[in-house]
Amino acid sequence: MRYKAGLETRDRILDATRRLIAEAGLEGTTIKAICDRAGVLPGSFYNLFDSKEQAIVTVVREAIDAVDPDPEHLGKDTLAALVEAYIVFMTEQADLAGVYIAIAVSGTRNNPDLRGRFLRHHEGRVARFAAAIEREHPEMEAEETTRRAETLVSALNGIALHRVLDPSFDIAGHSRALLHGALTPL
Amino acid sequence: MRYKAGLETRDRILDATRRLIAEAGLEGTTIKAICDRAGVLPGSFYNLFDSKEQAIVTVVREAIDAVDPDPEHLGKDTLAALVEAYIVFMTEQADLAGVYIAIAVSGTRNNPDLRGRFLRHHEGRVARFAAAIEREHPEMEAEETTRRAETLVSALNGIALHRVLDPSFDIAGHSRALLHGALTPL
DNA sequence: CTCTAATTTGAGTCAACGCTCAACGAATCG
DNA sequence: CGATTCGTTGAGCGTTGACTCAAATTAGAG
Repeated sequence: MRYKAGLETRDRILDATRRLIAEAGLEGTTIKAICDRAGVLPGSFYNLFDSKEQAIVTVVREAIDAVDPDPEHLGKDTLAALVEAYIVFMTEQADLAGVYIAIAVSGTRNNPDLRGRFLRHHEGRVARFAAAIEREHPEMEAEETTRRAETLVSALNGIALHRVLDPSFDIAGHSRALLHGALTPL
Repeated sequence: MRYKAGLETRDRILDATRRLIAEAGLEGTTIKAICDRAGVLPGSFYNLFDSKEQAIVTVVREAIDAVDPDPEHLGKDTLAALVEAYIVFMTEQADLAGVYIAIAVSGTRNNPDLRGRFLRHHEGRVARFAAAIEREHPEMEAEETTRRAETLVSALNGIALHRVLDPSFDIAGHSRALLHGALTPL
């Protein structure tokens, strides 16, 4: 393989970026910090990426893609399965989950690109949750399913956010509690 | 009044800081930006504050204090009243609410002082919510009341967080939905 | 082994940050 | 009306951020 070294360096940089955003947030993610972790100097970074932004967006896209479970079930997943998938994402892909929360939170304020990306993703996610609710409660008004989906998705993000403050926070238990509450009749 | 001018300048600076954190987050809050808004030059800022940090902490303390409603009801507030108080805070003190979310989110990552402050506040808040639940459901185990309080408080923060992305988000409606779910029997 | 393309290097540029300070202007006192 | 205290000014310091590039190094192809 001709360009093996370069591709490996690229992977090391992306890996460093991922862990750094998860640990220190977007503001703590400087070129120097990324390069230190990746064992590389700034010059190498700029041989492989046009800008710091580009590396960050690459990692952010990974994170957003990883939140939504296999689209193979699209159109037939249950609400419980969607919540479980989020729990799995949060617990088993901790770095990507950290990236996800970091952008949900601070990345969208001053960065129109990230903001747009996240909002589009969020809308799709709410729609998927709403469709699952509708399947399980066909008697419910469409408007009401969307409302409940919005509440649930935002609340789940609140749970995930709290784990940044308290790493021992029981994401799974609290997420399931929200699921339970979300299906309560009026 | 001898020091009137100085105190007024101080207020203008704090006001600018408050609005700026709410709009641009902690990272967007630079000395220059604060001073521009306050109609003041950096020199004046540093006659009134030891550091940028000090102005920020002052505003953060305001925000944290404003979240919890009058301690006069402490020991007898209902869960519904606590949730309504949060709704009022979010809708009627938008700037302080913005500050609150900004620190809950990014301020606690790299700033041990803010982190400690926020965690202590959060614990007290959960305890107050748990006490309210216990009063309304005396049959419930203490552990369970705390769990439900944790779920509810974190979920409410998730709702508030989402308003940063979507200013038209119906905080009141979604918060009340969470309250409803939080009291559902197992 | 040689040559060349791929890769790494790190000193250096420029802008923006937090912060300082000596000098100037405006009140308030006896 | 001086004298003194309070307040503002803005150029400028040191540091750190993102980013550049000519030169050195490495490694695969012939």
